[in-house]
Formats: sequence, structure tokens, C-alpha cells
Amino acid sequence: MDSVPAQVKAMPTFLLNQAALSAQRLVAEGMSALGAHRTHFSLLASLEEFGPASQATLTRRTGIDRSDMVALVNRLAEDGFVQREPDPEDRRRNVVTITRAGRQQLRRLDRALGAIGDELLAPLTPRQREELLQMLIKIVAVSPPSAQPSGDERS
Amino acid sequence: MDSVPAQVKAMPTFLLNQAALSAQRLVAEGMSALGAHRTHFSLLASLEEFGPASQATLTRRTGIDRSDMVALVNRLAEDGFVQREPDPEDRRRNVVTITRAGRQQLRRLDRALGAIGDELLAPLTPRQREELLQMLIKIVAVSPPSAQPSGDERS
DNA sequence: CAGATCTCAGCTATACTGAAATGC
DNA sequence: CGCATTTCAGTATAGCTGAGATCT
Repeated sequence: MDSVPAQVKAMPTFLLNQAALSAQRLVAEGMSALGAHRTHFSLLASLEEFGPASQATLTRRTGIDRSDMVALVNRLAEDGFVQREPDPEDRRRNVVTITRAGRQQLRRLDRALGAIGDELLAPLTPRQREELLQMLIKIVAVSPPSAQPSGDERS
Repeated sequence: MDSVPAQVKAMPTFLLNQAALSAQRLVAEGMSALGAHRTHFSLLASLEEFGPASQATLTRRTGIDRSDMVALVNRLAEDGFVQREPDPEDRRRNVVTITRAGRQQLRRLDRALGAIGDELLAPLTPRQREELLQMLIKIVAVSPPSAQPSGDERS
């Protein structure tokens, strides 16, 4: 993209896409260096902050698809970062719990992602970074990427 | 994503991705309603602003991959929005030129994308929208999504 | 010969859909 | 019965790679 047309430069949709592509690339590199993935962080962070939950609840919390959640929990359970047990109160459900090793991994991923965020936002002032985050939060709140029918929200 | 962990909320990489997903969805809807695609706009805008060019040059200008460029030019030529002719000065090349119908289509796509951009940035003030664009431009400039070796930049 | 261009075939990751099996 | 949950299989799209044919 040596010479970007003025029309394209002014398109927020286009610029968001480009910036997100850059972010994705950096995150994928950083996470795979730790044998992990973007979604590992999302899931572990959700479990730490809101406690154990069924897979269905986790899909609602994280926005990760139900279908991908299965493979994700498989993987994190293999790695010993979460525990998956049948829910005694509702035998359709699994209860997913973060382990001690999982909390440690979460801290590692958090550090790595923090550094990546700093790298990505390097051209911005601290004040601008904060503004950017607030603006993105507003945008996502109004135009959510997935509008699922929010079903049962018990943990 | 009913309850987003604070850690995730503060991750610019995550938020950018979410916002870009929303944007992608809106753009895909809007473009397909016109029988078009995001890349149609990029290519037509580049041709209008910088004039006829070889496919290789167009990949550099737009960031669209050489492989996808073939199908894109096929499609736009079928639709009568561009003309593809062998370059008499360099027989390896095709010269791609925008047609009158192509300019009309470009204006249609531009209007649609403008409306979509407004919808996406609705929660922001005009001042904030401008700031957001400037910040995204800086981010993309510093961390470009693709770092191709920039070869011959003749048109 | 090196290197550019166009094209085709195919790969990977991501987000998602459909449907079956089980249980509430 | 309707509905929720977990799981598996498969789809669509985007971005990208490799390689061959042609030409400078």
C-alpha cells in the first residue's frame, strides 16, 4: 500500500481492519512463542475474574463460539491450565475451573500481551491510548460483532 | 460477551479486533447489497485517484494479494467497471483502467461506505471521529499488516 | 542468467452453521 | 414437549504461499 487513495484513508472501516490485522499478527506471534493463543488468554481471564462456569456461559462471556470452545477447553485441560468436571447440579453441563498453573499461565500471557499492546500503540501518547480504548469500547458496545440471543446467564 | 474481564477490556489488540469484526460485518452487508465487495472499492478508488496501472502495481497500492487481484480484476472486468489490456510497452503486464461505469459504481460504493462509517462511529463526536482516524493511521503506518519488499513502483 | 509479472492451485486461521446425543 | 448443553462435522471467507509460464 504505497499510495493509499484519500477516499480509502478516510474510511474508518478500512483503517480498523488494517490496524486489527497488525494487532492479530503481533498477538499470534507473541502467543505462539508461549505455546498459546489469543483465546487462551480470554478464557483464563474470564475464569479468574468471574469464577468457574459452564462452557455455554463461557461462550457468552468471551464471545468465543460454542464450537471452538470445545477444542479450547480440551487444549487448556491437556495443558493443566483448567479442570473440566461434570456439573452435579445439571448433568448436561461441564464446570470449567482455572488451576494454579492456569493462573500462572494467565500472568505470563498478560505480560506478553501488555508488551504487544505497548508496541502497537507506541506512536500514541498515553492520553491518546486511553482515548482510543474508550472509543473502541463505545464502538463495540453499540455495534457488537455478534448478537446472540443471550440465554441463561447462570454460571 | 455479557461480562468482559477488566484485563480483556484494557487490551487494545482485543478491542481493535472486536471493532474490526463489527466493521467487517457492516461492510460485507452493505457491499453485497450492491453486488460488490470491500476490495471493489479499494481497487476502483486506487484507479480513479492514481490512474491506470498494472496488476502488480495495484497489489502494492491496495495491499490486496497478487493472487486475489487476479480474481478481483476478472470480476470487475466482467461487470464492465474496469478494462484489462495487455501493456504494449511490457508484454508481461496488463494495464487495468477504470471505465465510466466503474466511476459510477465507485460513487455508489463510496456513498454506502460513508453511511456505514457513520453508523459505526455514531457513538463518537465528530472531533473524536477525526482523532480516531488519525490514531489508526499512525498505528498502521508504524505496524503495517504486510511488509512486502517494495519492488518496482512504476504504474 | 536474474528478476518481474500473471495465473492457478492450494494452504491456514477465523468465525460460524447444522445437527446429533443427552439431559432439564 | 420445548429448550439448554456439549460435541462433531462441515462451510465460508480472508490472507497468504508455491510454482509454472511468460517476458524484460
